[in-house]
Amino acid sequence: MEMTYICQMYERKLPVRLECGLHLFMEIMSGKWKINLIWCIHQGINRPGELHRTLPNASRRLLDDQLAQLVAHGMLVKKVFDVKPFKVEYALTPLGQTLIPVIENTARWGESYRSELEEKIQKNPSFRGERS
Amino acid sequence: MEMTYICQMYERKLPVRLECGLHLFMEIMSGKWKINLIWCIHQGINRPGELHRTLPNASRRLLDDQLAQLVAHGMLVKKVFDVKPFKVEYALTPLGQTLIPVIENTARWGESYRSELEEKIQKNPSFRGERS
DNA sequence: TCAAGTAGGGCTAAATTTAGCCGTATTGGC
DNA sequence: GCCAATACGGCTAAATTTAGCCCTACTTGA
Repeated sequence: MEMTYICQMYERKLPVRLECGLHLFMEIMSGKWKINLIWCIHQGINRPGELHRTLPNASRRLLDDQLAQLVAHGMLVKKVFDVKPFKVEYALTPLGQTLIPVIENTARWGESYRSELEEKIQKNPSFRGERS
Repeated sequence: MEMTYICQMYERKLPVRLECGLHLFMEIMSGKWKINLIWCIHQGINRPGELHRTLPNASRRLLDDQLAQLVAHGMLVKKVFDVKPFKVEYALTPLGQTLIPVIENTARWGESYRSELEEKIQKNPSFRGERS
């Protein structure tokens, strides 16, 4: 008799590294759309459909995945309303709220140096095997 | 006659996203060992061999790549000393220096909530297809 | 001459993340 | 009945990052 899985999950094969606090932050926030999701929800755009319309370049599939990861990591809660047609809303948890000032601070750094950073990033799209 | 390349580079096929300052930060800092590299260099461990001994789990190959990316992105400078046997040192640029307080602030956040975060991350290793 | 330390590159495969298709079920309006 | 909107899941392939092999060239010391 074979194993069956509730959902097809990808089993991690390499260890996660959490030595320092910055690693913890990056583990939570890395994911193509997570920043945007947190920010949208912080601003009150908090339903899956709305989020998808606000971030039209993201596939609905991936948004769902990343929302679920943020929920699993305790940054968001998912509220399911038992109305017909049923609806869903996300909100920041207290822990998720604590991210906001950190994000703001970091974003401020990026904005302060945007011109230099953009130039260098564009000129040097990270690539495998890059050398100086 | 065919094109030849100086080094085998990976040509990016999907666009880079830099809307907000946090994206800029993450573009610079994402890479398995970059945080550690910046931090080590900040603390004076700044030669390739030293760095490799300090981070023995990283392959020398990848460390070299990520150092070169940090140089290309203007966070580090690479000084090559013309002595025999020749030696190399990395140092933070003025721009790279500005990262330090941001890293400290973010790391502080991670440390403040380490216990909750670790627990949730361990219990929920991010995986493809995750759902709530 | 051989081993070890300096620094670095070529190459391939594995691991991981993202893209994108198509299908489920419910409700409401035309 | 059919189409749209709500919210989700299965599946596969593409894109990207990381791992890990082996090789070059130089110098010092045994």
